[in-house]
Amino acid sequence: MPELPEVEVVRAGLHPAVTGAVVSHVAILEPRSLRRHDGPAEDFVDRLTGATLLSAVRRGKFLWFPFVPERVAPGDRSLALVAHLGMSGQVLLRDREQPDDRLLRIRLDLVHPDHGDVRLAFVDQRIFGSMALDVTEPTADGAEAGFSGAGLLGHSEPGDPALVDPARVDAGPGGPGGRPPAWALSIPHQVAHIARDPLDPAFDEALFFSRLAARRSGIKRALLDQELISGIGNIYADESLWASKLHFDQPSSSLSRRKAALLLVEIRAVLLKALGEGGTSFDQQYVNVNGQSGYFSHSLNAYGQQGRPCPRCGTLIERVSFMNRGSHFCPRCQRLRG
DNA sequence: AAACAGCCCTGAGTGC
DNA sequence: TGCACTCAGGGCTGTT
Repeated sequence: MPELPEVEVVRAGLHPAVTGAVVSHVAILEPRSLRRHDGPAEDFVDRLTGATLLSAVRRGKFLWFPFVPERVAPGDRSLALVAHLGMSGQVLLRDREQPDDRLLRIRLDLVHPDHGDVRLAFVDQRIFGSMALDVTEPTADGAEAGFSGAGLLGHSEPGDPALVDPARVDAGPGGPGGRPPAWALSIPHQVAHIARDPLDPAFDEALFFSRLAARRSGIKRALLDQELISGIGNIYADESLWASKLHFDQPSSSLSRRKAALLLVEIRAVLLKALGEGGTSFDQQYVNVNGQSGYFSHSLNAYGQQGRPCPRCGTLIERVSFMNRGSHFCPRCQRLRG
């Protein structure tokens, strides 16, 4: 269930290892993990082998690595390696000497000028995740396509309260006042339709509120729509709605502007807190690039808490099926209104 | 255009 | 011990 905080932890962990690294070898152990790649596995291998990775970038739950191929012809379009973790995907940093992980699907061997050899292992139990090569295009609003550089985690340690201070957000690839490189202003074609996430400095709040007001469907459905607001999955939708005292099926259009603004504040707070705790792990489904679990599962108020007392009022949390997913909520705090 | 059902996918967990 | 069954849900496609 990697959502924004989990994907950001992975991205931040990969960034120093991949930036400036050259891909020396690519192995596809499971072709279905290339479902989003437009072309055969051989094409993926050929174009990526010898390439130099420029950065690790994230928007919502999508991760990508802009790269320069080994051979570049004039007029070639810029490319990126796109990764989505789906439900159970992991990207792990391994030594080449280590035996393969059991559910390894794709393996990239990298040579880094400073860090030496490193192996990037794409592990995915359910094969809902994928990797692909894709052309990039300029962002529609001209702003940076997503988070790169040190990003949200900055130089802090997990648990550092400074993590929840947006003023500490890293200035990005160009540095303070610097002009971002071309790759930072470009987004892979298959990610271009994804909305900016709520931690993105270029997130358009006014657009979010107006689109929310135009929808008659339930608020949870809206929060899970990655074309409206990205990065939120089932866990953080339930947590944000609990924090906002909103019922999952409350029509989006029924929210006042003030209530919608409060919801956005809670969404950001939940995401930042989870980020500071290294993400949400239940078992081995989500781990960082070193295989370590996050701690946010200890901070959950609603998700997976059915049968336990609501931390706010003591009423037992309920779980119902909604949109083919579990929805967890407090029947007293989160009443359907209007 | 928006809403929504259906599909993909398999290891872990459970009950017998 | 082993078998059948259930569960988890993000993103995309197609239909209404």
